[in-house]
Amino acid sequence: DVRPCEHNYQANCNNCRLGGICLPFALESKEIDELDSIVRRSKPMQKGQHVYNEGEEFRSVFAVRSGMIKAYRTTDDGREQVTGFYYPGEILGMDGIGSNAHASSAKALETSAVCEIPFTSLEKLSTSLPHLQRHFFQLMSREIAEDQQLITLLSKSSADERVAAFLLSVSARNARLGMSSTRFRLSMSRVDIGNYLGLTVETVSRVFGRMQKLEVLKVENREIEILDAAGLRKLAEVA
Amino acid sequence: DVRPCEHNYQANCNNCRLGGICLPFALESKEIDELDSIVRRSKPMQKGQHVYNEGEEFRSVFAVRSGMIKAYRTTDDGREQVTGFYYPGEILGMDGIGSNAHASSAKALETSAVCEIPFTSLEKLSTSLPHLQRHFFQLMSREIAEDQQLITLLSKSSADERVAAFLLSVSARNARLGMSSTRFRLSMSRVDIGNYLGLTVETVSRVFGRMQKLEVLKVENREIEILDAAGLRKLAEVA
DNA sequence: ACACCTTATTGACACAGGTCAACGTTCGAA
DNA sequence: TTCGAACGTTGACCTGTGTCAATAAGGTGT
Repeated sequence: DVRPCEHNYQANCNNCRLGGICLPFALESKEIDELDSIVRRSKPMQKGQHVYNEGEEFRSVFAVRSGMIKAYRTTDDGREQVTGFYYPGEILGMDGIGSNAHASSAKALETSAVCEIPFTSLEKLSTSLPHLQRHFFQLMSREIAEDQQLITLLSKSSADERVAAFLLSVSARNARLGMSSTRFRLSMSRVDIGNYLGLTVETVSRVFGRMQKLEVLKVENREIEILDAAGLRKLAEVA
Repeated sequence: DVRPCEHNYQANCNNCRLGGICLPFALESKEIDELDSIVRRSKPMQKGQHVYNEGEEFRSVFAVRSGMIKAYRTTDDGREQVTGFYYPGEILGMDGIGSNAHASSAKALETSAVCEIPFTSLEKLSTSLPHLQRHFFQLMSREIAEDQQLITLLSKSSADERVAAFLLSVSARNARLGMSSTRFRLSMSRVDIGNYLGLTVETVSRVFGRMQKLEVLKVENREIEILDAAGLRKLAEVA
């Protein structure tokens, strides 16, 4: 079982530090309690541990409480495609609803904690809480819109544009969590970044090098400092 | 107003030829009537006409009744990215729910007819019809899963693989509509195909040429005949 | 502190697909 | 039926990334 244990970070949705980010909608306190009653808080997951595996029966969606989760699918010929990185407050697993089986795998890139939200309970609760229903429609819609943005990136952009756009996305998400938007640590490897962006490790590495030479970035291992946000934004849009 | 007119193809959801494809779920006849009461059937749309435009306020999702709709977004620098082709029975516009504005534009590639489904009505109805709610969650989930498949295709596959996968997808959808899976007419241009697959027109044209030489395909303009489905499947998976 | 293994960087080279250009074909309007 | 514009094909060439290979730098467990 995965109910809260003695070292209890957040006992419930009401006092969760992520409240506004994870479920930023107009739920009344009492409604949040109802939601809370179906959410299962897992114990911390170790780096490398799986939240779910491709093909497994779909039962729940998951909210990241802390850490970072990578979602990926394996192609027929064994290659891996990273489909997303999930930050605290973000929801994953929604691609499994349609086929009752997870369409991707998800694993922790660092020590992480997730909340499990059993989907049948969520569905049931949604019929009585229109706000909740609306919120989930919106969450799924946003996932679609984001995927389409990635499609555009993969289809139309150069290596530099892709990496720049990726860094800006990371920066924005860091800011949303109340952390620095200009200095942060990437918890994913260069391989993962390249895989996500449809590039090889070598190319990612070279792009980082170039951007450092342009004094747009300072890269030290996985520590990134954005020196020139405007320049980075320009790189993301032009060539 | 867009209520059914005298040349009335399908007066309601119950007798719609697409029934099982458009809304293939366990709705009781009475439930379908309720759904039917919120659906607005538009008159036929001419080739080139827009269903909705990027940035417009989101009010409805749309089901394709006949014809073919292309969805696309325009990047900041004016380029176009085709994000999908919608066949009869498929639902489009779900990417607008999250931001209350359409995230893409949609236009008819040929004379088409669509059903407009006002979203607030749909939401409301969903709270009282759990089947309907579930069905829409599933539809959106499938859209996510399909987008992720496209992401993989764009990120990992060669030109030949992309075109082969595209043709197989078209073939499958044709079959689902009770039409031939081996002989069909593409209603999208080479430009659109290339754009969708992240390739140039020239490359698409060359790939068609190659596949014809391999006697996997017979291409005559937009008429396609798949001569060797197994071969095509092999091309979609390997290099 | 060591050894080992994974991750990252850098260089040389190759090639798939983009670009540019010319030409052919189809289709719709008048 | 003819005309023009949009669409499609083909060829020659170029370039951004991938590939392969060698090396360096971290991280982890003992």
